[in-house]
Amino acid sequence: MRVSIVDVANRAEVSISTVSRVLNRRDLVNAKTRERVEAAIRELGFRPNAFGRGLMLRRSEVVGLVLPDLHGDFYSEIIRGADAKARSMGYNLVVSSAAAGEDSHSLLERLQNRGLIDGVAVMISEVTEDTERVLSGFRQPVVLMDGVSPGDQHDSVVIDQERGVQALASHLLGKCGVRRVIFLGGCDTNADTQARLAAWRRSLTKARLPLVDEDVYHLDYEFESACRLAADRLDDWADPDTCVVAANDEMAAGVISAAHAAGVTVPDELQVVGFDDTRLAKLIRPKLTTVRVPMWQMGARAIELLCGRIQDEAKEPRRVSLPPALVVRDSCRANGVS
Amino acid sequence: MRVSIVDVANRAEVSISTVSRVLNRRDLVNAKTRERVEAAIRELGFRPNAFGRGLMLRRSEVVGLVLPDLHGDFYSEIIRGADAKARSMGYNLVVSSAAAGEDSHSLLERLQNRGLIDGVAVMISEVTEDTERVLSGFRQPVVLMDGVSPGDQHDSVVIDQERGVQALASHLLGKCGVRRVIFLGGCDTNADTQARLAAWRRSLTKARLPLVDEDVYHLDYEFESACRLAADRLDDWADPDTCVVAANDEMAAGVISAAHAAGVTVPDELQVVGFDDTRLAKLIRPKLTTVRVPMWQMGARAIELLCGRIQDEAKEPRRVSLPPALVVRDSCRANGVS
DNA sequence: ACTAATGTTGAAACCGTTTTCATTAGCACC
DNA sequence: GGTGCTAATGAAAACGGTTTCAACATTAGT
Repeated sequence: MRVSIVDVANRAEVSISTVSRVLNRRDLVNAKTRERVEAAIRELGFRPNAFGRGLMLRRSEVVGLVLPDLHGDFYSEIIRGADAKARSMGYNLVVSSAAAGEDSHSLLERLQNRGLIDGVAVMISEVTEDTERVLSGFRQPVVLMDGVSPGDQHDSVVIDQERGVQALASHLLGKCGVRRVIFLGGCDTNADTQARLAAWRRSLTKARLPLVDEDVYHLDYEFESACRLAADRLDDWADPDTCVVAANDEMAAGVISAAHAAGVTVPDELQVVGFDDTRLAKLIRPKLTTVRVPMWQMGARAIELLCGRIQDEAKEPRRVSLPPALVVRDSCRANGVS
Repeated sequence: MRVSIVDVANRAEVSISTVSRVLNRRDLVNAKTRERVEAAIRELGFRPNAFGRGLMLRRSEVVGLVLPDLHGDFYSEIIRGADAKARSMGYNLVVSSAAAGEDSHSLLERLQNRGLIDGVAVMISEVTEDTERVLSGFRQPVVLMDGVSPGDQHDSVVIDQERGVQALASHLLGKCGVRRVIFLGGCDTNADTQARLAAWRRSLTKARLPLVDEDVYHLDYEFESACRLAADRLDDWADPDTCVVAANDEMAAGVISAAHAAGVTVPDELQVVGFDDTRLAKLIRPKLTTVRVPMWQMGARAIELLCGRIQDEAKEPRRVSLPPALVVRDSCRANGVS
């Protein structure tokens, strides 16, 4: 048998208004009355119903997080950050992935969920022409994470790719004596890949080592495909002054695995670096030199922005930029020519 | 300006009852009227409000998933399965972790969330005395996943640990010539660890190779601690007929890493197996022999049970048992004495 | 003692749906 | 032409809260 605010009111011999006030504006009710009401609430185990509440308040205290996928370290770390922050701000977090064969439009619509959700943080990694249309279809606050940033209409938290690549490039070119870079990206519609590739082109051109098209590969972020490609190209690549730059750690791990199988030692005969600093980077041998992307932070900041906007609709779009950090490990040479 | 069912009714020149019927029981309304209403809905961009709806229907079509943690492959795979199934059954999934320093009681209470959630699938890996109390505090359907199973009051989906361990044991003892097993578990309050250890004791006793207490270690499921322990004990362990049996893949990877650093080759001088078959198992060298736990399935089945129960309260508790599968790779010897 | 301000409470409106129940119209049947 | 059905619709009552507004009691100020 469900217990409603009426039951509490009866038991405490007050009106429902008073019960409601005890719940929301304690200071407005006399101390002795309040005690009676609180006792009744306790004894009956009353919990205010979210629907009745939401109907009046027009908010649910639930926020959504939409990711391209839920697979792997990368995303779980974002979820952790988002979850922690949401909780600390008194919200619940609904997570959903845009993958799973459903087109993102219907997913977002479904999530928007007739007002059940107060706002959404979205990460879209593939650039498509209707991204903007989908986003503008939202009636509630939206925060964009990383990837795409169509216009400046939304709050967003992005990774400062340029800075990460620069740190990596100056390390490789300066300390590791790298003279040739092989770039392994994801699909060429992927926003991260685009940003990183562009940043590499700039960095290398500045160092008078332009990245030639033959050394740019578009794969799929997977271990296996990087492994296969590397096995095939290793004869060409293997050189102490060459570095394979992968757009994520998994592909870097794939290259290292292929090199290992072919008897090419890393980093002495070929250098490799990754991107993201996932858990994997520390687990393979040699440990991976990579760039730490603050995923936890990204999730947390996105939710922070989102909840802020929910509470204060007026503010103009804010943009948070998160700096990645170079993590030097063992997959490229320590000091110049070894 | 929000558009409600009243606006639609006005525009279509019908009553709100009719609009509602078009939404829920199309067949009850005349074709011509229906068309008018549908046109109005389309033109106004009307979406039924979830609070009004939930208030009447007493359900939200949202289900919760509570995990001990969100970190790592293991959990993301469960989330994926749960999400996919929830979606296909017309539900939305709220994910939350019981970690993050909050005691699980208040989390579950909060998630139960005044009825905002129709039910919860819970995975509790640590056995504590108040587990049962917490679970019985629920007023809505609960499905238990893996780990703890207090009484038979709830639906549950478990991993058939016994079967997984048996498969592994018969492979190791039969094909790999293993004569001594070192067991690396998680914390000894962990339900999985308890189940696996007990299963190993039975399997080994049956083979007249009882597991001695000195060869049982309780760690924390982490790469690092397994790595440190192995580095310390490797002198004792290193033997072609010894196999380190870790309760998850990460610890197995830690042992392999330590062995590699100490110049002990796996599997020739020491055999190692993991458990779970996470992504990591394929990425390290040698590739890990392990037991595939159907995590995606577990998430999916749990949600399936949950939604089933939500729709049909009456049924008596069901228990689904998922069989793990042996995955033979390169971290133990292929055929008897090599 | 009269007035104004303040503190405390309850009645009732409202939020946006679904659903029950009554009403009306159209139709077949005798 | 009345009677009994069915189909189509609308009015109104929930559902469980919050909030406005008015009422009343109390206190302070003069």
